[in-house]
Amino acid sequence: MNAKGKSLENSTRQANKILRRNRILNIAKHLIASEGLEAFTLSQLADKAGVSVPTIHNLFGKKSDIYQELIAELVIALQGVMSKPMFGDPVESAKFFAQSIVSMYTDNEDFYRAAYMAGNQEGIFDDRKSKDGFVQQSIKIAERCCVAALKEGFLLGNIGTSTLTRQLYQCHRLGRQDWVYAHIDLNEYYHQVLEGMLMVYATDATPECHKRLAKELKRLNSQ
Amino acid sequence: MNAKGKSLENSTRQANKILRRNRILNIAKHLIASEGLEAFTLSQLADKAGVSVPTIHNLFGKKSDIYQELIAELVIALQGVMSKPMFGDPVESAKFFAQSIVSMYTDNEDFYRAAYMAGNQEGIFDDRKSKDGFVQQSIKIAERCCVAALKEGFLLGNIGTSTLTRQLYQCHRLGRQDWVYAHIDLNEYYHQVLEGMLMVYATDATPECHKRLAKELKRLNSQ
DNA sequence: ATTAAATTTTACTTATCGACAAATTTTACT
DNA sequence: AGTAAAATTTGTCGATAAGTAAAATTTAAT
Repeated sequence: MNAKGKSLENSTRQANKILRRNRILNIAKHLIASEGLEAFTLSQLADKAGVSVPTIHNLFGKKSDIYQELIAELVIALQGVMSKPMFGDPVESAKFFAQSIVSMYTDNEDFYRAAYMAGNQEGIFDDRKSKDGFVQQSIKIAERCCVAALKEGFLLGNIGTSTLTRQLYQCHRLGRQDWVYAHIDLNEYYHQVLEGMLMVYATDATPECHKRLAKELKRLNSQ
Repeated sequence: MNAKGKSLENSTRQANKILRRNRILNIAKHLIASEGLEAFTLSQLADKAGVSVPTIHNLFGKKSDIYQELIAELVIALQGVMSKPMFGDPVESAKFFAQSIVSMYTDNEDFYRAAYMAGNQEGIFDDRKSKDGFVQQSIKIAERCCVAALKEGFLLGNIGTSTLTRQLYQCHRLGRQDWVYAHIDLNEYYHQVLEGMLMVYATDATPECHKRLAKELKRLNSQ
């Protein structure tokens, strides 16, 4: 065994290690998503993965390290959806935004639900603890939507931008909580978030825009 | 010892038992409110109350029995606030409703927070599990507010009553969750709920009413 | 003060968690 | 096939939870 051999060996092993890690991590996502964070234990994970508990420790470290890993993945995924285009038209904006999020979640529902649970547990969404200013970033986007809508003449400006912004964020957050903690499915989530956003815009919409928002709301509830 | 003696004895003892129970229950409320449900253990409660764990079992039964007791108390308290008068005017209605709730919570914040945590844990607020139809009852009240506002000419009727009703309930629910889980205090809770309610009404308000709602919102945010 | 019942406590059981070190097995390269 | 490193498991530890039975204490009446 020489130095070269050692490095080659390591690369193969590390590649396999990543595969094993991913396999177990997927099982963890499913377990958390279906049973909840409180019921999630390392022994349960080891059992379902067909390995022993120390193997989990070897691959991931502490239990909270698993949570941190889920959160890191979530952050990356969210940065993707944050950089989507934007519409000034409230109806278009609300529909596009709600649809973007839902289609993202649909891709891997287990993962997103598990990651949000982990994020809540670790306090990532607390304004105080959030280093990346996650909440702030979301609100910034909502604010840009409002400003654009105002600029393009869809809103009147009678309701303060900060109020509109805050309410846009709130309705989105409530829907997410309900979905993550299994009160509603993604269809209901879409309905709830879209209705909330349309309502917020409707508080300050021009008569013409308000008519379209009301029509969209009616259509949404008649399905 | 005769039958009469026994009954007299029992009445005194039972009265004391109730006093002890209440003392310990108050400690439990404070513990749950300040540390959260997950951190709440019977041994911690026994320690703070200066008794042993079996005493807790003797007085209350299982851990979940304590939760059930908190929930039962909450139900009674909520029935009180449910039977308050009602205003057709959205501004009055929102302010009165928000104020009523906040002043109720202020009376015994520890208890209400603990009881809501217990209620969430035991699934009382899930529409499916809720036998008393708690959620349904709350929504009914919101609905009556909307109908009254519509009848008295404050609303236009362009947005469906069911939508208005649902959104009124949602903004209230979100604020409550944030308060219970210690993200915000009761002042912020009041602000959040009131702003949410005013916004919902604003989606369908007549021009005159909308102007007053906007004014109220502005005032709320300039404090 | 005595006494009998109610209450509390001591001591224990059962179960589960996360975590770790040492020994064993597996793996991948030569 | 042999070998050395990497990975896994066995075995174990320490902590803490809920809950129970029986002994000891307290209580409130006589």
